[in-house]
Amino acid sequence: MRTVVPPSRTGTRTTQGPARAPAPLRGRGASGTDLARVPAQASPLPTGGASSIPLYRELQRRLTRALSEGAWQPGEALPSESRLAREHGVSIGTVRKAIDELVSGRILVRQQGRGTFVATHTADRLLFHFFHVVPRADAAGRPPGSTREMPRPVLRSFRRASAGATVARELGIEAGAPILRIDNLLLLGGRAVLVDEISISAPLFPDLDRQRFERRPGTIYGLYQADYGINVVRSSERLSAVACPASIARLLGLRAGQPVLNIRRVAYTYADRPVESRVSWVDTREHEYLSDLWKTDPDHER
Amino acid sequence: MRTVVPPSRTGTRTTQGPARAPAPLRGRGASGTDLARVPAQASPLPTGGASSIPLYRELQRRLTRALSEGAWQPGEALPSESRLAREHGVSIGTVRKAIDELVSGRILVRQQGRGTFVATHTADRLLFHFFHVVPRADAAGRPPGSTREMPRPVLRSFRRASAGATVARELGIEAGAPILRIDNLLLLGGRAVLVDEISISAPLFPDLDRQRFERRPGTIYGLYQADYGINVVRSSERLSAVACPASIARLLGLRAGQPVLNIRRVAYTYADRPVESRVSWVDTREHEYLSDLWKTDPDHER
DNA sequence: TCAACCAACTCATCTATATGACTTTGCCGG
DNA sequence: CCGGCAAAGTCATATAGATGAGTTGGTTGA
Repeated sequence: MRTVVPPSRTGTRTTQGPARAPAPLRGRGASGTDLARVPAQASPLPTGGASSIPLYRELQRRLTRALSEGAWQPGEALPSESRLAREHGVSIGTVRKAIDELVSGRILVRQQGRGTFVATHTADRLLFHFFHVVPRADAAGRPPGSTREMPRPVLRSFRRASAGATVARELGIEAGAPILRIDNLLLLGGRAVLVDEISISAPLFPDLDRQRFERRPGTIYGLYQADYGINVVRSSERLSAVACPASIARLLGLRAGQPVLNIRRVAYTYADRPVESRVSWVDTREHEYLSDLWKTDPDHER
Repeated sequence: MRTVVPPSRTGTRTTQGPARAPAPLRGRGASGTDLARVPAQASPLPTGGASSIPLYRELQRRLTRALSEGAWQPGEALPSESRLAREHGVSIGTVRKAIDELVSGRILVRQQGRGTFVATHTADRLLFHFFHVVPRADAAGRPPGSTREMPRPVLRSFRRASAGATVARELGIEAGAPILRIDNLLLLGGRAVLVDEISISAPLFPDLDRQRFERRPGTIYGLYQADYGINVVRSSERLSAVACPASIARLLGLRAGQPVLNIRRVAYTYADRPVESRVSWVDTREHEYLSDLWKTDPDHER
């Protein structure tokens, strides 16, 4: 299966859009005779001492900002590299370098012959970059490279609440601010293995209710992305082993006090803005948490 | 503090070493015109379906192989980019691209104006890339960006043993094969927080004994690297919550049966060859395991 | 209708070159 | 002896172009 996504018929964005013509980073680069113009602005002198951040990084910043403003929909193609180069007054090599890091950060996806797309939250991406619970390696008769299983969610509760101190700190909001609180039970192999307690800032997700949440076609992050333009690009997780509370134990088929893996995850969008705080409880009798830091990275493309 | 390392006076490797002159990847590059040619060797026809792997990847393979053969010592500088380009018959851009991934994989370290060095296992690198236990975020009065603390190891046992089934599988050796088994207690803030049970294949570490192990100047991976030329470049960890065995509980000041975080780590060198299998037991009452996947990555350089 | 082909477009690889920033070294003059 | 300075070496940034590979859509011809 491929993570990639059809360009969704971008259509004729090609020559239109004269309104949002980016100012060039350098004062007119190529042989483009009389295109654009866009004279004023830009062009900090190259030898400039203080402010000399690299062009590719400035372009990266612009692209990230445009992404965070929803300039391109998830799955949609960005302008071609040559077009970006022309529009921003830099060479293609600089554009590629700017995009490189966004691609390695899974924010964009390149496809030879097709274009560069805004990454979408597909099942693949969830499984490999945000969901780290896998069957135990020492379980009986398991081929090492066995495919991961997509968890099946069972919604247990969806309600409005106010942020406690910890969640407020993690979400960067005031304590007591309105949040949505979603409790999920996750099934793997038909068995309840994981309890998720999700907290998100309510104002960020207007009109999100239980129905809409349950009817989402894909993953939760897919919902954030598709319906609210909020693209989760990174997460940070803190794990500890704790005695299982009774309420959780009941759901997981454990006895209260038995060890469970407790995970506090904060999910971030662009510019490290927090989006979601999630507490997970994992029954690690038959599953475990896999932290496989950069398998040199190139493999994930295949 | 800087991860980086002095070039250790590489001296006059510059013009010598005629023996190990690499074969060019392309038959002499130079100024277009009559390049083509590419007499013997190489030159799978460009349109050739099967064998066309990119030059930069082939060069990367060569560099990785040279590294694994100890062509350059840890902390030592590789030949300059222009020299590598000349020697392998490719352009500098291709050399840079080949090195880029090795740098992002923390295998090499670039320093502007100085050179490209083989990464060494310093305290920094341990702390940020291999040791993931940190004080709890919700602990009292802790600034979010507080510096991590280097664990202080206390050796509890060093002995020869034979590999059990699990360790054998993880190390890619026969069950029953000779291993070294090292038990460490790790102190953070003066308190015992972590127990490490290390298993390594004995033949890989000839003459390693308790004295030599205890006298190592730096980290354990630094010892592997400096004394045995084995460079740990990646690790994979599997976590679960378990009831603490009595023997471990005694060391950590827990009661038997209380929850502890159990970590199985396999550390790998080049080409994904396993080097070490380690089981850790973590007291997560005041610490936790931090999994902070790619903070977009560029930051670690600063 | 359909298959084959082709043109146009995309990203991928590679070369060649220029300039700047940074470090090290050694010279030179005080 | 020491401080300043210039030279040479290194990686970092940026440009311009050529060629290749993969995709898409339309034309062409049976």
